[in-house]
Amino acid sequence: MKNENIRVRFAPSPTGFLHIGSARTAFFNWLFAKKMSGVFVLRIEDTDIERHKEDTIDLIMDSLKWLGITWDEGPDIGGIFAPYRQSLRKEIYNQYAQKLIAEKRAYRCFCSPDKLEEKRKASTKDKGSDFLKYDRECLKLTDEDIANNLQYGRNYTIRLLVPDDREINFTDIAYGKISVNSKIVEDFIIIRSNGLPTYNFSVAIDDIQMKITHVIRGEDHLSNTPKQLLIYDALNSELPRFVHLPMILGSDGQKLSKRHGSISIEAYRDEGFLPEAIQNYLALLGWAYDEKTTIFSLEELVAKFSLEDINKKPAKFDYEKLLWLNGGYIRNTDDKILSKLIYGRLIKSAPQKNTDIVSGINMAKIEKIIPLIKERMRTIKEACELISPFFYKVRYAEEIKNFFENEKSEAANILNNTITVLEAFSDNQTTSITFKSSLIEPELKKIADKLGINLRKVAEVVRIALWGAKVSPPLFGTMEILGRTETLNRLKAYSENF
RNA sequence: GGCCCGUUCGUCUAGGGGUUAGGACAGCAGAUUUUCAAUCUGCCAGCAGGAGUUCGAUUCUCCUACGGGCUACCA
Repeated sequence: MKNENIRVRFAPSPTGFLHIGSARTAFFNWLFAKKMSGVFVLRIEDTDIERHKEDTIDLIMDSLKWLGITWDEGPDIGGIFAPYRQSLRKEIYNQYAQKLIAEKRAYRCFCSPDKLEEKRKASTKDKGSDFLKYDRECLKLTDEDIANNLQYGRNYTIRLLVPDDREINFTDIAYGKISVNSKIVEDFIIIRSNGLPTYNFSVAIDDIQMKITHVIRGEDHLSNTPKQLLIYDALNSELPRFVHLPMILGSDGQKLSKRHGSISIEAYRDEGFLPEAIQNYLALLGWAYDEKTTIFSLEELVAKFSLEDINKKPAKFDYEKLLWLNGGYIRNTDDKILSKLIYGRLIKSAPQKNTDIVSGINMAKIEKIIPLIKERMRTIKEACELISPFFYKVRYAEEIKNFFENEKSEAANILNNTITVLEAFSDNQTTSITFKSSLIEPELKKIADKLGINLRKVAEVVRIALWGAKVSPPLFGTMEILGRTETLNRLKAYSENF
């Protein structure tokens, strides 16, 4: 049962992918809606026709869905306050604007952008580099002037008439009491000359009209809030509660951008992060439940989340911690699900024609591999890299070829012993000496004992030969899955180095 | 420039007039181990600076510094 008394919204502008910071904002809104059994609205703020990119709307919605964020009202599913795209709500904004003009709370401005630019320049010269605001030239226009201008079809914008000297006060749930004097805000434009509203106007109108009760958004909007408050006031509307979320910054404290690595939710999905891990990590950016809990299930998050616990300090994005969290979530994920994810990625990245394939990429095999690597993967991508030699021929890098340069005879001896022992195994699963890890291990241990060395040393030589790398999944299990034939092929191929 | 906001280990944070300032990630060391991980144990590390209030400030107030945001016919 939805509680209509709690309505929140996430209002992205469709200019690109879903940014990690926007995702956090969306998620906090969603968490709050879930906790309160409220309504979560998705609204597209596409009033800037220049920057707007149509296909990013689907991109954003896909990312949200992948993250587990669903909405009760939105552009795709409609709702009682449809439409949910601002570009389709032009009439609504204009009605409000006309009302404000009629009540002398707003006025038409016929100044062209060029003219405004001149004014700004002139003003800068006069008063140094001080703050400059619109000089209200068009406020002085008589009704006759306006009628004339209108008749000539001159372009105009609509500006809000801002009170000269008034304290604007509001309480932000995270930031506390905030107070700004209206004298520092100019008569800002609410309707552009193309008839579309500007952000501060459309956001206020929509939040009023859609009966939004809690505005949860990034801290970059904190400074815009007084302007919106002025609109609420001009319209005599009830205020929502405001909650601003601290910014998410890059590791150097600068605004999160491409050079900090991945910043789109899409990218994290492609790298093989699980949505649960992203949710958990995002929740920890600007919010904390208590002094020790860091791992939360979604249910716990919904239950424990509270706007009052949101903090104000900007948070730096810590990729390492995300990796750690993701590893934890992977270990708790069902093998079948992991198999599918790995399978999907492997297939996607597989070269079209590849003569190096030693084994078809199939689910059954991947499912067998999972237990070997589950504890050592932090992302699906990492897993794929680690297990790639199961499917592709080993390519020995120079450093690996010459790995035993200084101990050639010992390495050759180990390898030859191993080959001899393994050849005694049967490929036939029904005989007693099947090629199983539990049976392979003691045999290699015997070799180690015989040569008076550590099993570790034996494993090192065999691993390099078998995997072409210093690191591999557990050796014996790897050999079992690879099979006797392929295992021996690789060992023999490598022994030719000596 | 003006206005708004912020500042606890490298990072995310808990705390809050008297605490050995707590946890987690990372780092380091050890245990375990066929590698790498995982796991466990231990270690390292912090209240931006200066005044004031107070018996006592990391906590309250002010100033400074630093950081961020807004100041568009962007959102």
